[in-house]
Amino acid sequence: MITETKVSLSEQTRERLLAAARVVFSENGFQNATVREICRRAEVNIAAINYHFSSKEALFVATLNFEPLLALCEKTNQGSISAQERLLDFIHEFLRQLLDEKEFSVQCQFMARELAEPSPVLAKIVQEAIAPIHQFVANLVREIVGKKISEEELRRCVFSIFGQCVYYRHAQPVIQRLHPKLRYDQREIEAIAKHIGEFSLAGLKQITQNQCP
Amino acid sequence: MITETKVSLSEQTRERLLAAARVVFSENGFQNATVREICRRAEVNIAAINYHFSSKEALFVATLNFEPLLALCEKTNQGSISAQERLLDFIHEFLRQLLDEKEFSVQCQFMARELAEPSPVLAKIVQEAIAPIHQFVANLVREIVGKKISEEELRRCVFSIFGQCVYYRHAQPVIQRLHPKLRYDQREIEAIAKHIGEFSLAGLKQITQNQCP
DNA sequence: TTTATTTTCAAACAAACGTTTGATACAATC
DNA sequence: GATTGTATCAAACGTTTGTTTGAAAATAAA
Repeated sequence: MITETKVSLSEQTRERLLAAARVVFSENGFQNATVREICRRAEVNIAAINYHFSSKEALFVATLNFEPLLALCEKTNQGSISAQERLLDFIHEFLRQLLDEKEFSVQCQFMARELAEPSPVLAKIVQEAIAPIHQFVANLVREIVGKKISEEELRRCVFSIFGQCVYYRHAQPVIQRLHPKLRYDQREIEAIAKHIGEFSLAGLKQITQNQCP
Repeated sequence: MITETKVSLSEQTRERLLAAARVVFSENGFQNATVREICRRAEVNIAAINYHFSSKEALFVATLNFEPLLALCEKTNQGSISAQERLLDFIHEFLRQLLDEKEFSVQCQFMARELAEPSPVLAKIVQEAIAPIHQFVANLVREIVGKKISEEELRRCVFSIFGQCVYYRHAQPVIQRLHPKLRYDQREIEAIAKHIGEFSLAGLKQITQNQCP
């Protein structure tokens, strides 16, 4: 019988593997992360991954958790504030999940990596996480600009917003070399969110006016 | 004596290697590109890379050519049109180099890959190509917004512009799954350039006004 | 305690990678 | 034609990768 009050040793190694995998995957991406480094940081034997998860890919899938990201959409959707303010809130929270290193949501950083380097489970990630939040932002933008712009133009607006946000994570190796002193502390994240929010709202307004002169 | 009128066989394999390397590197990035595939597409022996270039990394360096990108900056700088129009021109040309598959400038696509996955020569790429065009756009933006915004805010404006552009290349694996029918033909590239240009000019205007109410 | 099951471990495995080797073919010079 | 330097080739090298193995240790069941 499995003891439920005390955590078994087997469960401990499972959890340690998951914790280490989250760190290593988010730091190096799926392909560059090695099972040896994950096991070393989890202080378990190399064979543990295949014993508990059957493969590196299955371990990767097990670390995926889109709940905080999807919860962010639902949370932002509630409340009776304007669509503009909801978009600003979303950008702020999205950037926090994407950039804050102390935050316990490394999931967003997975996504940013998977954008460029497609792993075997990219289809699952797109379907379960990226598509919903893209759709969510598309709905917000539609609410802001009205029905005057085409679907193609709407898509470009959504890309503009995500492009600005993701750049900070995605281009970090370059940004670090261009601006070595730049750190993503809470103050900086708020400043970035404020910038992207104002920048984008002005952009959306301009696009709306252009399409209907 | 080396024949200069006719291209020697040795030169032929060198050129074929370079051509194949450009394709394979831009499609797969430095790390994922294999010397075996490069040689297969160049129809040369596997040892040819190390014989003619001494290593895979040196071959990669040999394929780098930032001239079209830097020429773009100088070309855009000339002329007596306004800074706004010059920024629009730059965005359009940058996107053409970044997205047009028929274009002979795969260099920009290198850069987009290197942003996320740092290769051994990232420092060189940043120093010789990315830093100059970042500085170029920063100067343009400074010309547009005047001296009313801080250096930090200026940097964020530049990131917003590049972030929007690079997203189309960088997030392509995801975009392809989100919008399977989307193709980067000349019409689409022009539409994207028009969108990002108007979106960004409106954003810059808003940022300027906010900083000096 | 004895037996059965589960978990750990060092070692090895097969595959893929960039690179090197030594023989062979080619071209140029004498 | 003989000799020398260059270029090509199949094969193998040494690493690193994820994965598997079979015995040993630990835990649970009898």
